[in-house]
Amino acid sequence: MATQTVNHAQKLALVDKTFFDLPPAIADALEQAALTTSYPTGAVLFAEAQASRGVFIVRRGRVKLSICGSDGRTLILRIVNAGCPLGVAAVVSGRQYEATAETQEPSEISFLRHSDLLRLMRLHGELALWVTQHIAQDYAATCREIRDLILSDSASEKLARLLVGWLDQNTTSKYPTQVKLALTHEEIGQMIGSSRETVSRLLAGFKKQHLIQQSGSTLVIPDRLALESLITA
Amino acid sequence: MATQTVNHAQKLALVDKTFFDLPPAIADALEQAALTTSYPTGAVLFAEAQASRGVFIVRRGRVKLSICGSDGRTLILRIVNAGCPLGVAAVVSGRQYEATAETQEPSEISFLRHSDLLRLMRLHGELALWVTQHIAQDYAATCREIRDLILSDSASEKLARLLVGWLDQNTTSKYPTQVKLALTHEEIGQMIGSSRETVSRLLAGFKKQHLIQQSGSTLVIPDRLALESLITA
DNA sequence: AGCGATGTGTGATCCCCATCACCGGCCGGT
DNA sequence: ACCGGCCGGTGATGGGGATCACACATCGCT
Repeated sequence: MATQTVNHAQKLALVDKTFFDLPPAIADALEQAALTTSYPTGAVLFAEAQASRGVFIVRRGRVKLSICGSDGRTLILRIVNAGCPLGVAAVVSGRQYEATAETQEPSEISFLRHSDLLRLMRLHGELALWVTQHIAQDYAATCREIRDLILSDSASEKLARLLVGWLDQNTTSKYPTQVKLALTHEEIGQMIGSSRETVSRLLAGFKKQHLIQQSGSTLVIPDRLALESLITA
Repeated sequence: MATQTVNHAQKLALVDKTFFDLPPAIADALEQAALTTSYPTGAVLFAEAQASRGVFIVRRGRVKLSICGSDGRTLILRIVNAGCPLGVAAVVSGRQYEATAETQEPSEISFLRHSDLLRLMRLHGELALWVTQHIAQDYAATCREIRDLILSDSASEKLARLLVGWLDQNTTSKYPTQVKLALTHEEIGQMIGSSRETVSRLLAGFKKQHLIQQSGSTLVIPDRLALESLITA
């Protein structure tokens, strides 16, 4: 799956962006121990229930985190961007990975072996704290995920929630009412726990009510409040 | 809510049971900083979305961990027994509690303030590791919870899964095919994400199929395999 | 005993959404 | 251009479970 190793100059350029909240000395130590490689779309970094080999850190690209039931149905937990470490909880507790990580687009990913992470954590208390806080963050995100899936058996509510969630990630953009739709209806369905067909139907309904407009792969949400009124309905 | 402080002798008797996997020196330090109190049934230790004040450690009794949606529906994440720390993730990441903790029976609970935990973690690397692993454990448990809720929209499958899960906790007991039913149907419904009525109906159905028998508050599960065959159906 | 609160059993109804089926569009390959 | 895969729309159908509406049991309380 790994196709190409990036050179050292590229590595250094990425340092501050990824480990910006860590002291430089520790960031350097991580760089030394990590192996950064490029992956094509659809590469599986690790799979649910595999024994943990180490942590993966997204340097560039987007990675899909999902869990799947025995019947083959899939739930996408979230899609992470650059800067996010994956598999940390599994490594520090010596368990198996709890989810499957798969690249959504060509990505550069650093890998840090089990033993190297633990060694560095023992060496640098700051790193141990950083790891702990990241796990706590993942825990919180997972709890919120549960809330969103449970508190509404209505699919339209969950879809509306997902859309406004996307808007919230967009505060940096020049067009705060637009979202790039990088997911298929099938994948959207896997994010809100419903079928592809209902996603199609719901989006069609939203368009009919002028809650959203679609041109190509960009969604325009003219009236955010109207969408939000569907939530907690 | 706190009604009574236990005396020092009781404290010492509890030490090894709760912190058995920690070095004695650290366990002692935790004892020094912690405040142990008794709570009646139904006391709320902390509520979802509250700012975190510190961690709670169950010394005796059982505590219900739940999250609730804006419409008032409730999902019980799990019921924890003695020895389990609660609210750790919220404290180390300085966030709000992600769930609500409520005593299910009269319980003794130790409380350790935010600042004291962080201070002790900085002092003892072992403690920091202990905390991290507990959070990772909670994360894994939450992921499994999601799996169980998602992979089956069928309520009977989820109920069957819950029952065999209870059997698994019972390996210590003299009667490995029996479970003490300490929850109401309503609460069971909140554990598997369905209504009280369907739980009643499902249990009635199970009885009719001789998958379970009930005498008073004890459930007998004569044929565990038959129940398991409902899962992944 | 009497009474409220709480937990449980069960019927009737209804609606949301999964599922099946099919079609049309778009794109990439040879 | 032809085809084969993926993606997206949309109708028809059916079922599982939520919800409403009762009746009954149990228990603690004064």
